[in-house]
Amino acid sequence: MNKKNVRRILDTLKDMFPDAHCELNHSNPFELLIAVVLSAQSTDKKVNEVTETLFRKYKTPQDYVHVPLEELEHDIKHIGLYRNKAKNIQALCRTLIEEHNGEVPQTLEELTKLAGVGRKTANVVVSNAFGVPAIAVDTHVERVSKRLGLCKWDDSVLEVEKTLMKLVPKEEWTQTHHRLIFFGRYHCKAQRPACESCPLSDICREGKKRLK
DNA sequence: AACTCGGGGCA
DNA sequence: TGCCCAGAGTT
Repeated sequence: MNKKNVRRILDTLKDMFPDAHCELNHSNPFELLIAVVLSAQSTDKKVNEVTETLFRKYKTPQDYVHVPLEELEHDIKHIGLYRNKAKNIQALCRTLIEEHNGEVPQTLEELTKLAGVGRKTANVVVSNAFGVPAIAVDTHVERVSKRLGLCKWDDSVLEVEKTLMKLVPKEEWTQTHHRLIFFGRYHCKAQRPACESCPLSDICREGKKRLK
């Protein structure tokens, strides 16, 4: 992908989604961390429904630990993968209490050591909670990056991330991340991408194929 | 690299 | 009914 096309993609995304942002409701880094852990393979809308009541009941890592596992499972019941997530959240909170003075660590390395926190979640937390430039690669970012030709079809998630960090200026990483998400969620959907009305269809593998 | 967890939304 | 959803851990 040449620099001119990259620039055009970034400018077009900015034009389409000027105010793309994190849509997981939260009021501090700890709540964001919990929300992102819950959001794995689920929709942010669903997560917000759950956290609206969850965050009223649980304020601190101690609150999550001082409750039977079954109770926490019940409180997040209608999100998928809830058993894994409940267990991970309690383990994660124990680590915060024992090793981080109850605070959320601010580095990728420390964050990814937490139960249920992988590279994608860690990237979302450092960028949205601590202002660190980052590009978190989720299914949307991976899909649209491959369709637009920003990376190779068979790139791993980590390879996608590295490629994007190389192509995109660092000061635009976080914004670009959010815009790629919005682009994937609202326009370049997994099943029926809106190629007919897409300003990037001419340089997109998927667009060329579908409009042919 | 493939498999599993998983209820809910949407066509 | 089948596919997807702001993934991570295990084998």
